[in-house]
Formats: sequence, structure tokens, C-alpha cells
Amino acid sequence: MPDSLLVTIKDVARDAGVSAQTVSNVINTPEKVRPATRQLVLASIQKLGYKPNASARRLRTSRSNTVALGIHAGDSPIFDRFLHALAAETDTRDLRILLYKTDTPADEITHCESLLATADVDAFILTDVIFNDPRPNWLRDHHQNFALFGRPWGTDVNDPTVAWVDVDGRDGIRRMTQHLILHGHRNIAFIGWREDSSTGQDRLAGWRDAMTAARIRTPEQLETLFVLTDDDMASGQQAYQVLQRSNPDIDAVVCVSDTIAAGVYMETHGDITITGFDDTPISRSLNFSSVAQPLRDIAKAILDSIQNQSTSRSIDTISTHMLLPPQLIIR
Amino acid sequence: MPDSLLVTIKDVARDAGVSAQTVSNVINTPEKVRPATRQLVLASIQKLGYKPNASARRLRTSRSNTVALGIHAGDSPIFDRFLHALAAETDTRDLRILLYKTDTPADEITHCESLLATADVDAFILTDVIFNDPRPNWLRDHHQNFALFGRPWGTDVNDPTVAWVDVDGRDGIRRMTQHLILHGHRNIAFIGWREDSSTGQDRLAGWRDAMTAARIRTPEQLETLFVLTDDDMASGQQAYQVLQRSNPDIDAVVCVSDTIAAGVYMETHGDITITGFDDTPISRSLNFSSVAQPLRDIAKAILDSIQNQSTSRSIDTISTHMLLPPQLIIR
DNA sequence: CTGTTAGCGCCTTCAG
DNA sequence: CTGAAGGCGCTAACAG
Repeated sequence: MPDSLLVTIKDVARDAGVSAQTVSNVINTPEKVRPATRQLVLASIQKLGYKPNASARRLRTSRSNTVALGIHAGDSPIFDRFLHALAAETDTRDLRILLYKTDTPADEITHCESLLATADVDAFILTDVIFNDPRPNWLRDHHQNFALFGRPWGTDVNDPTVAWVDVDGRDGIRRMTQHLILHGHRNIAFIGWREDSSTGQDRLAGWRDAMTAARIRTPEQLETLFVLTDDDMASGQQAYQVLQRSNPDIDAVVCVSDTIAAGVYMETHGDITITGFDDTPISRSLNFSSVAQPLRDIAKAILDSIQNQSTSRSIDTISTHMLLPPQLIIR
Repeated sequence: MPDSLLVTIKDVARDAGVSAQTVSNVINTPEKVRPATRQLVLASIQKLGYKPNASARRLRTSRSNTVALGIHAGDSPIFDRFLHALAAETDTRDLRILLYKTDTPADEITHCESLLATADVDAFILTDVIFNDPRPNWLRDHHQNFALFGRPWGTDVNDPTVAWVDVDGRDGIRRMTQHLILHGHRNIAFIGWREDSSTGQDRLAGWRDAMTAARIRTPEQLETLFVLTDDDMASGQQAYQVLQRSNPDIDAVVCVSDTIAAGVYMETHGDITITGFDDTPISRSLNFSSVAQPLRDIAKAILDSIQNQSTSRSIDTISTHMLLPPQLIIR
């Protein structure tokens, strides 16, 4: 029964008949306390419902156990699921997630400065890293722990001082295409995002990989078998119409996203096989296959990376870059 | 140029040639400091890039300026946009958002206890309030400030001790239906969520309101003009087929969500007018009208409510319930 | 292994 | 209007 008033370490100390320090030790370095006293103290902690005051602890240790995460406008089909996975993971690690708004990189740097100066964050998670994003360098120059969700396209991806976790979309699309080939499809088209999306280019490459490896088409022939467009249903629908005109014999379409795949579905009514990306409610509802990002693993890897950074200062012992394999959801 | 080391209030005091206390006053009660000294101190603050240490301040004042928000599994089409609106609003109010995972109400209460005991949260925002949700009562019994996004269906909606902010979906659907009527539609069907959704029932009522007010159908006739189903595209498609069979002359369909509307769109190819809810990328892409929730206003109202609770203890001076009008996005 | 001392950075009280 | 003293709850360093 937790009380309305705050239970402090002294209350526990008094109740257990030990000093405040011993209580602190039980919590932070239990191996330094004799088992008998430890049990005694733990019982009092339980009985009084004691929880250490986070602010006091932070003030004393100047560590906040809090990671900051920027949220920006614009629809990501997986952002909320990523957030949930992250929240689930932080639960098990005694970490907190602080959310802040960020609509531009400059905006974000302002917030970082502010959060740092007020000393209530000790690591940052950056999502939606854009081409030549200034934030990683800024954070590194300010000696901050951070990890990216997504490769830092445009800068040196192998830079060991910039930790990142990403999903191998190329491999996912490649395996998905392979799966279609193994099931007898031959005229497999691809609909992707426009050239300015590095992620889109990566996924396009995965389709090319599978198609050329299976010797279904020459690289030149592939050039008429894909279209790049915007990420919405109407665009997907139009893209399919274009493809279909020049390739009437298409029997499957690999799409860079579930949204675009839904557009194709509208046009085809399920007559041909389509596949999407991100395993959103759309692909579940329309019952087509999709490449799923392992959000739970991503969250784990990101937090591992951040926690490693705060413990070991020697970066080279651990890998700071993780490319995780996606999962094929076959329907 | 912010330094790597922490700038404290003493540094500012020394730089400005005043005592630490005066600096504190400049920040917290500027009207008590002579303008000349105030300028002097502000200049030093600016120069050194001083920001009060959040943990120290929290420890001293036992107020955390942090609101906690639960995130749970399951797809909400507006959750991430709500989060963004909230983050944007907290920015302007010197508030922080702490995220925690919550998959069951019990889960959430555990977290609340933990966050309260560690004293790093001073208000809660509850979303996706379910029927007879135990959380509001729990929080009230523990003297916590909180506000709900969504009405507490199943409990006393008028209970002044439970603050909530919601959007008048009934009115939104009513106005949307009215709009269709004004544009010459007569056989306007409705596809909603199953009976167990209070929100769904509310929106259904809005369609009934408009249809009976316009005397297009008798209440009895309306009973064959709507279908309740699941919230996915395939269900929307099927629902339309069912409706169409018994009502071949349907010329418009008001849908309880963009997702369901998209299902209808798949079946009709834009031949009849459809409308959705929540103004998601789907309705934007397929170019149909939608009822939009004013997320920015919701965020503001929720934070207003919470901040009012911490200042004035007398609840009756302010309204603790806000039903905001949605916006029609006509396409 | 346990207790004492001191202080993290800030703000509230109360003198001046 | 400004300054000095004290302590919020906790833990690092040391002493016993």
C-alpha cells in the first residue's frame, strides 16, 4: 500500500535499523552487503514501498537514466510501433524515454542543447536520419552518447564514432523477390520510391539482386520493369498502370511499401501477387506478403549500443553498427 | 558556445557580481529584482549559456514539470500525430513528456506507481480509455493530476473529478452527412464499428441525426442503411457489398474511419462519394473527404487542464470537460 | 561490512 | 531589493 507521502531512504534505514548508506548499498551494490542485512533491508523496502527519488539520485550521480527521442511531423508507418518496442525495452532496463519535438535538424539541435544543459538526458536516439544530417556530428563533438535508427546515408557509414542500427531492406526485398521466383513468378516488377530516397534505392537494389541472380532478365531488361514514385496509394495505382502498359505479362509486383502495394491492389483486385514493406495493418487486411522490420530487436540493439557507450569508453571492443535482417511475412 | 562542463548558478553569480540567490530570483521571480541587476544577470546567463539543472530544481521544489504518457500496442491512426502535437505544445510550456509502455490497465497502474514513487512525474495523460477503465479512479484516489484524451465511457462522464478532452465525433459525422445532403446526395449509407465501440456508436448517432433531421428516411428505414464491421480495408469492402445488395441506389457512404472508407473505395473506384475519419494519408491519397480531429487544440486543452490542476486546487472554477469540434476536410 | 561526513545545484526563509 | 544559511534525497569517499 503506497502512501501519499514520499518514503525516503531514511525511513527505510530507521525501519530496518541500519544507516541510510547501507540501504543505498543494498540498492546499488548489493554484493557489498551481508546477505542477512540485505534481506532485512529489502523487507523494509518492500514493506514501506520505497523507491529511490529519481531527481535526488540524478543530482548526486549526474546520470539521468533517460534517453531522449525526437518526434517529427510526417507519417511513418512504423514510428509508433518502434516507440512501443522501445518503451517495452526501457522498462526492463530502468531507463526512461523523454520525447521532444523536432521538425528540422536545427530545431533538434536546439533541443539537444537545452536537454543537455538541464542535464536530464544522457543519451539520444535519432530517427529519420536525412542525407548529410548534421546531428550525428554535433552530438559527437559535444561528447554525447547517441545511436541512430537508420544508416547515416551521405556520410561515412563506417565511421566507428557514429553508432547506428538499421534493417537490411535490400536483403529483405531480395529474399522476398526470391520467394516469388521460387513460387513460379517470372515477370516480377518493382515499384519504388523516387531517387532521392537512399532507403528506396537500397530496396530497389535488392530486387535487382534477386532478378539478375536468377537470370530471369538482363540488367538492361530490368530497366523497363520498375517505376519510382511517391509513397501513397494513388501513386502506386498509377505506377502499376504505367508498368502494365509496357509489360502486359506482369505476374507479380514487389513494392517498396505497403501503401504503394495497396494502390496496386486497388487496380488488380488481388489478381496478381503483390508484396509490401513494414507489415502494416494494410498488408494484414488485404492479405498480401510484406517485409517486416524487427522492431523489438532494433530497440534492443539501440539501447545496447547506448548502454555500452556509457560503460566502456573504448569503442573498438563492440561493434557500433548493426544491420539487422528483416523478417518475411508470407501470406 | 555551450561548454562541455556544466554551468551552475554560482558561475553566473560570480560573472554578474551578485549572489546566487539573485540569479535564482531573476529566473523564478524576475519582478522582485531591480531592472538594472536583472539585465546584468540575464546578460551573464546568455553569455555563459546557463540553464538551471533540472534535477536539482526538481529535488528542491518536488515538482518535475514532466507529464507521463502511456503508449500501448495496437495501431491508432492518430497516435503519432497526437504525440507530435503534444510535444510541440510542451515545448512552449517548459514541460517534458515521459513515455512509458502500457499494454493493460494493470500494467499501466504498475508504471504509475513506479513513476510516482520515484517522483519524476507530476501529471498523467491517459489515452485509449476503455470501457470502465480503472485508471482514472486509481489516479484520483492517489491525488494525481491527470487528464484523459477521450471520454471515460462507461463511468460517469460528468464526474468533475475526472478531467477529459475529447472530440465530438457525433457532431463531425453529422456535419459531414449534412454536407453530403446539401450536395444532392440522398441515399447515404453508413459503415461503422461494431457495437462494442462507444466511439463507433457515437459516430453512428451523428449520421442518424443528420439523416432524420433532413427527413430523408424514417428511423426505421435507416436500419437497413448501415453496417457495422471491423476496422480494416477488407471489412470495409465487404460491408459495402452487403449494403449495395440491399440498397442498389446508394450514392454516398459515410465511414467511421479512413481505413474502412479505403475498403469501400477499392470496391467503387471513386464512382460514389465516400467520406472517412481522421484525415490520414489514406484519405489524402485517395482524395476523399474526412473528419479531422484538432490534435493541436486537443494537446493544448489537455495541458491547460493539467496545469490548471496544479495551480488552482478548486476544481469548480474551470471546466474539466472539453468536447472539441472536429474539422471537416472536404475534398 | 557498516556508519559518518560532505555536497551535488537549487530554492525557501529570513535578516539585513 | 539583496545576501547568508539550510536542506531537499541521495551516494562517493572515507573512517571505523
